[in-house]
Amino acid sequence: MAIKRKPPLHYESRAEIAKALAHPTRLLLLDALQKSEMCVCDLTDLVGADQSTVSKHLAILKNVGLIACRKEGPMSFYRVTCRCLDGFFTCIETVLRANLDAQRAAMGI
Amino acid sequence: MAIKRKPPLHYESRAEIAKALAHPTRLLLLDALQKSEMCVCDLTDLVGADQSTVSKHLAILKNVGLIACRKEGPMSFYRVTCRCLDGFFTCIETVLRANLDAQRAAMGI
DNA sequence: TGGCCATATGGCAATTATGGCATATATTAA
DNA sequence: TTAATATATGCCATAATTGCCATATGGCCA
Repeated sequence: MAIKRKPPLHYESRAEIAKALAHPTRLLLLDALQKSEMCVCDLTDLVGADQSTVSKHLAILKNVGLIACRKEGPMSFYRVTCRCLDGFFTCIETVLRANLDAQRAAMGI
Repeated sequence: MAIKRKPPLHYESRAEIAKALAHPTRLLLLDALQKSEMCVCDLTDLVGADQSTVSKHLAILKNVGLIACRKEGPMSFYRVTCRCLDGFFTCIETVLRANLDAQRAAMGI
């Protein structure tokens, strides 16, 4: 049975944000930007990828509203816009730790 | 400049979990499973996709430790393993709401 | 204006994700 | 054992993501 249908719209928009979070480089960027506002050049050094690559990752984060941008002369300074990211990271950490514990338990340690 | 290098391992494993969360169908599944344990057949009806598709989404969530599975006869019952998902969903909702507000403000309402 | 710097964007190839069909596996009932 | 049900997996075509190069854009200074 089970008629085929699309998931409700609010799951789509939620998934858009989760997708933006689902890349190691973007997690690194968010981590850095949570500490302080930074320009693309410094972020490029930090990440160690092509400047255009970093610029695109920043655009992805900006498009879902996780970060914002301020221009100063020829430079762009990015910053995190929401104070709720810790809740997200904490949840991830909790799951990772639980996985490690489960792994240890399975090995009988 | 900017030497090319890979992101640190902990960002990789964090991203794995975020990736599992980054799909509307999987968000729907988690939402349902947060309310109560459910079997694949009921989840298939709920999602409205092929049973194999649902089974694969469940496998993705299980592989990163977000859900677990209990077999009873020929059926598999899945459940959420961590209590921290609300923190994640709340953060997403916060960002979505901020986006709406910003959109309204931009239109001068 | 011309040249230089910082950033953004277009295009492309390679990789990865997705979803359904067909099929395999496992459990239970007749 | 055979049949039926529930779930998982292999396969494949399509779509989305990623990263780099080349290039465009915009600001600043001589």
